[in-house]
Amino acid sequence: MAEPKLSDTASTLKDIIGHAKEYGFVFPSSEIYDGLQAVYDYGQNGVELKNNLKSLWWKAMTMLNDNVVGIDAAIFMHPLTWKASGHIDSFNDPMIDNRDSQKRYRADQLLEAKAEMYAVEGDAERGHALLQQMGRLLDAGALAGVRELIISENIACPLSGTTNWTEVRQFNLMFSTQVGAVSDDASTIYLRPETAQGIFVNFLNVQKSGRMKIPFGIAQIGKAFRNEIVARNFIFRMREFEQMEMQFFVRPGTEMDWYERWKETRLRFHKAVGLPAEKLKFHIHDKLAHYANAAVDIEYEFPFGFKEIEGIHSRTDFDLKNHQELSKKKQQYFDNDLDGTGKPFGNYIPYVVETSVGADRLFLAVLCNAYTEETNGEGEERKSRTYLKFHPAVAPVKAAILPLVKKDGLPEKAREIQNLLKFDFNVFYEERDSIGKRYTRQDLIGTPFCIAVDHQTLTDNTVTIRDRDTTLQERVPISELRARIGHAVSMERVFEQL
RNA sequence: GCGAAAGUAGCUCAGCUGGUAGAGCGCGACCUUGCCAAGGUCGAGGUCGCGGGUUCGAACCCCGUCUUUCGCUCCA
Repeated sequence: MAEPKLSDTASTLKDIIGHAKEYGFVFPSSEIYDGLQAVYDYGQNGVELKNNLKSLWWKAMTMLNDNVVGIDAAIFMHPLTWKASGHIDSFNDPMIDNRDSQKRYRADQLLEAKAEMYAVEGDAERGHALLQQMGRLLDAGALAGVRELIISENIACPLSGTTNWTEVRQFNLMFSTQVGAVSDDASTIYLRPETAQGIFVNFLNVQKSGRMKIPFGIAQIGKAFRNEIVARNFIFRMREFEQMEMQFFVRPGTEMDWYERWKETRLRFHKAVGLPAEKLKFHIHDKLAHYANAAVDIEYEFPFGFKEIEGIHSRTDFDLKNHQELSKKKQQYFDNDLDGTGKPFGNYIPYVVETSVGADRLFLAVLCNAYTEETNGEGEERKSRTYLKFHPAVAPVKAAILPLVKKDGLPEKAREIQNLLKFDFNVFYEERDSIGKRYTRQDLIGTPFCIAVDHQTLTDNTVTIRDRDTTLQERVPISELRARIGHAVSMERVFEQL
């Protein structure tokens, strides 16, 4: 085998992007206006695939676990939410790049280091003045002035030793907008940078109204927004994206057991929707986020390498505790279960184990995995074939109903079959062009079954059903079609390994 | 954000170091056909990413800009 070649992997992703656009899975946003960086739209087939994935996740959480329920919180949240979560403090920094070392620094930290240096050299007065000047510039939002200050102070990059700096830019992770007609500071609100906080602020609402007993989980699917500096790899990192996440509330001290359990359960989910075991792996975080005491990613091997599709975090009581402090509302749970001494565990702020899937990343993983190019035959007979090898349960279209010819009553018979199946499955009817061409078109969008209606159908009510992956056909009675397709796409079959 | 490359029909691409656009496939209608991208006829579709500049004349040269891809960087 030849070397795995950057150009090959690059072209694979390019092929997939091209295929996704040509066959109605993913379009660049606002394409007629040249697109919008790191924003994409889902097309007619993409939305079906994504909905199927979301539906499977939702059911795997809420239907298969009687202690997990769902919510759908608003995208807008009270500004203090982001104070409590740490987003406002951690992600509002002026950044500057050194062009020679290509290293990025926080502009304020460079100046603070310089001020510190003056202090150490005994000129504390000068350092103090520098910090004051910086503070005035930052408060005024005068980023160009900050840059001038860095240059006039002759601050060099520790790596390259040069002062070849870029502009200072404010690094704002969160998108902000105004509530109400008057725009002032008080009316600024943010588009949520993660969906988790919508669950945390509703923790007690759900617990009380649903009479939930710990341990229990709250699941949510929804959009989140991050103002990414750099977007890469198609829909892998977008400014507007969708998360599927579940926060599982547990008694403190039991969190690691649940963490291990969800870790394994979540890995099985990804296998169940068709991702192969050898392309999935755990990546354990050495460096933990401010809110976590354990964290692992489930990574999928994309054409551009192993990358995260889901994170499982033990978030401790970080979020609920901060919300309690800031809101002055107790976020406690009274645990009536008895401990070893026969007394109830009593009041506590629960610990949280989070499972958080990037819906768009799962979509991309499933699409990359399904994309198959095959070459069959030799010499003159040599033919290439491209198809999407989706698990039938996630395929956008479950079956295509194709009359062999558009005469002799075959279209009418085929329409009857369509009417028989359309209430249970997303089916597609087509009579244009040759049957071979229609088969190929279905292969390209990953339809698992093609039902051909031929002259024999009119005499004995049987059809041929063609398998996408093998292209083999089998003759079956029309009366068996629903059970056949139903079995292939059923959630039970997907989750029999969960 | 830095660096590099690319952008011409729905797709893949040609286009002579400047003379106002082409192919294949695809798409639509009709005819012929009928089991794995079939043949024929006719047809639709492009201010060559966008904006300036140079020139008698720009898809082509120059500047800027947008978007995409790749390598770094970033990713609580």
